[in-house]
Amino acid sequence: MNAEALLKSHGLRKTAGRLAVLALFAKREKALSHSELQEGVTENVDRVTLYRILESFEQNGILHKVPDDQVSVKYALCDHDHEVGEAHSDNHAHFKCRVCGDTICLDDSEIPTMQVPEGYSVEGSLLLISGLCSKCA
Amino acid sequence: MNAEALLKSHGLRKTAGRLAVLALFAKREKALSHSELQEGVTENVDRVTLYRILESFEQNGILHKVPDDQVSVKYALCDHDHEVGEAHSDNHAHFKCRVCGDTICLDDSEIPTMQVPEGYSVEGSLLLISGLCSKCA
DNA sequence: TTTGATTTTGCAACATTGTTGCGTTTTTGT
DNA sequence: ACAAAAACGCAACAATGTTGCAAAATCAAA
Ligand SMILES: [Mn+2]
Ligand SMILES: [Mn+2]
Ligand SMILES: [Zn+2]
Ligand SMILES: [Zn+2]
Repeated sequence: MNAEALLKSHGLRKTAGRLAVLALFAKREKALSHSELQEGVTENVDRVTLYRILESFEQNGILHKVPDDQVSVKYALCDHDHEVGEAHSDNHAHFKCRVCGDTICLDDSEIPTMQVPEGYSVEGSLLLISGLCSKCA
Repeated sequence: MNAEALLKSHGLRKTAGRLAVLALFAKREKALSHSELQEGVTENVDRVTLYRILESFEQNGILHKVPDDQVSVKYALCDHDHEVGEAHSDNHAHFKCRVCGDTICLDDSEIPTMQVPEGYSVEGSLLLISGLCSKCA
């Protein structure tokens, strides 16, 4: 399905910005950040417009957001001692309530090992479960 | 282990800001964001200083970062059709290379179901694996 | 208890990311 | 060609995080 038809099938108008975004996704075959798109796109697209293009694509299921690490806006006390220095991975999952926003450690959990492509190596993982806590249920 | 001893055991000096941060973590028993700490802490701590307190605590294994959702800095093309509207969860894991930063979808993967506390309900989950890609290995 | 090296702080300045409002332009079907 | 709807560009703002530097506080040794 080419870019034009894709837009039409979702009732989205054909604009230079949208075509440029789709073209870039077609060329680079990986997840792209807003800034990567901003730089990589041939057209001069306004920064805000680009956000809105991505928003419209997401609402129409053309693309989806991908979590990025180094994002951590929250902190929790470690429940055991750690070596000073290197990132003590704390290999457990976390739960965040959609309503109250509280985030707790699932200390007893263990993030399962996942299969990665040939030649890739795993150093860490991050599992965030979202839903309702007992208070907000 | 009380707050003073904790600081001393890591060679961190005892300051009003650090004690206030530890006190708040002791009172609220959950993960806290920088802004939550900023507001909740009794002492008047400079915003930058608070960042540095958290940094020092993290380096010493006193606390650890917790991933937060609504973070999505990247976007990927959906590999199948989605309904317009509600968050098509795309229940697969993602891999991000530590060196080149490339993020790919592990489309074939499925995020395992995790056990959550009594009364909690799961709506979605987010699994980000980090490591080295074959190009950067 | 004074001193002095070291750590920590506060402040200013800046960068990045994301959002909202609004007037203008572009797209598309008629 | 026309008009309604959609999309855009721009300005302004907010939140989050970073860096440099001078002043202040801490701590241990004298
Ligand atoms: Mn945790
Ligand atoms: Mn994906
Ligand atoms: Zn809740
Ligand atoms: Zn790589």
